[in-house]
Amino acid sequence: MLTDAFENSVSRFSMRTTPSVCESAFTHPIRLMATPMSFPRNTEIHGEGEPADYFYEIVSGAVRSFKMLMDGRRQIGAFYLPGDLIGLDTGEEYTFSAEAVTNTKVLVIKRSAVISLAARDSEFARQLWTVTTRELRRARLHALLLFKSAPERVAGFLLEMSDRIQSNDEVELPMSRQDIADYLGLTIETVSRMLTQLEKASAIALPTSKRIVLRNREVLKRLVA
Amino acid sequence: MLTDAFENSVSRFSMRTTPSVCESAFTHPIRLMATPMSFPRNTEIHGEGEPADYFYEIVSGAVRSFKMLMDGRRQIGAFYLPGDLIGLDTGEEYTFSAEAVTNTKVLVIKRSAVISLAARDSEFARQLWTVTTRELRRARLHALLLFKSAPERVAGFLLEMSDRIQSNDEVELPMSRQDIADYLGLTIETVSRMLTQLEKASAIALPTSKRIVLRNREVLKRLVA
DNA sequence: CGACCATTTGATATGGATCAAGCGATGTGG
DNA sequence: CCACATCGCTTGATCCATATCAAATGGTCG
Repeated sequence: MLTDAFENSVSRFSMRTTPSVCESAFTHPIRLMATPMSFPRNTEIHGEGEPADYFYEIVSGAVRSFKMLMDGRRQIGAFYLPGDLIGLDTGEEYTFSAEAVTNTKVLVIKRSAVISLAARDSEFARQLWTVTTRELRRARLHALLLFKSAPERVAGFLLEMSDRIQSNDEVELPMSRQDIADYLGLTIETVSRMLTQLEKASAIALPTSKRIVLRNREVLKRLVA
Repeated sequence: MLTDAFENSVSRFSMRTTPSVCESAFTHPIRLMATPMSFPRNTEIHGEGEPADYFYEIVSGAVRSFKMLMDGRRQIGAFYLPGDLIGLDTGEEYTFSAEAVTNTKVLVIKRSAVISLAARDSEFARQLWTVTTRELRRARLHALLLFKSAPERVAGFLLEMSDRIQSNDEVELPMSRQDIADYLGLTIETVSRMLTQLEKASAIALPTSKRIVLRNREVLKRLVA
């Protein structure tokens, strides 16, 4: 059940994003087979190693998928935003855990239903393949970021998020510094330092810690090389 | 044209790998639409930014896909071995360049032919999606490696290669130390040091610089956590 | 045998981690 | 409405893993 606060925060967030970003992954009637569901901030959507019976399409909010290592390190493999589909990188079992970063609404869709629809409907199959290759390109981009220096990683992250959240040069990040750090393979201290460094170089402004204004995309792009 | 030396090296390599690894990505008659082609060591298969008109299925040899940064750094995004399909992470244009690591034979397949076959043949479409999700899982695994320390990356790399080349605990690496370094985001010196360190810990043996014997997989697995 | 290139080994430098405060929002109880 | 506790973020000081620079070794091909 949703609290009022949740509803408010979700609708506020949704209104900030442009319609195009919120579009479904599919135009096909897969939504008829989908169950809407809500996950409060920081709750688990699925665990690593569980049978991968469902896809989740993000309607609003944000999700992190991650692995915990024995020594306590956490590696975030991806963030999912409205329109994205969770569970594509999956065989029999989920290879990552997934948690809501903010209060999040999803459509839960049976994997088996998707697969059997794809078998019957070639246009749907094509769409499924297209979103999978897009996910693959994103994963490759993420890997490339991890080759780079700390300032480059942070600049690349900001550009990625501003592309995906799409709101003219002002981005409201849904995730904490710790989330960013675990996605970029850095510490929160380093992420913070790089942000202030970018601010001093007037590449960005930080009206609040989660709201980021991209003042000079060229500087950021030059950094990511 | 193939030199004798090339033929020899290819067949030697092929005999070392088990049949299962050399199987085609597809069981379907896509091969009928494919053109066999050979690329000598270190030649370009396709360049970044070129129109992505073809898939390439590796028959024998090995391929690296990579990006060059302005400052001369090279980032290897993936290695492709027999049975793998190149070009899945691609929209209109190739997002990476691809070069033969060793003399390599491929099947060249028109993208348009694959896409139209997938539209007509749902079993083929399913196979195409399956190889794409496998590629996605590999890309995620690669990203995870890049979070880790140098010894962990090298250990993880050796385990990945021994999985993919499959030959009981003795692996003939097709790629140079520089290739490994550019895949792991390390320098050749560090890769070399980590290998000698693993050798001293009797986790591996190095009969020659490219041939690696996995003496103790447990030590390696413990490292990658 | 000798030249060349890849790899290993050694010495030093540095970017980011770690350790340690300080600061600023947000919320809570008095 | 304000003191104050809490939590997330920023800033500062030091340390360490890996890069960088430099040289030695080894393997391959003429």
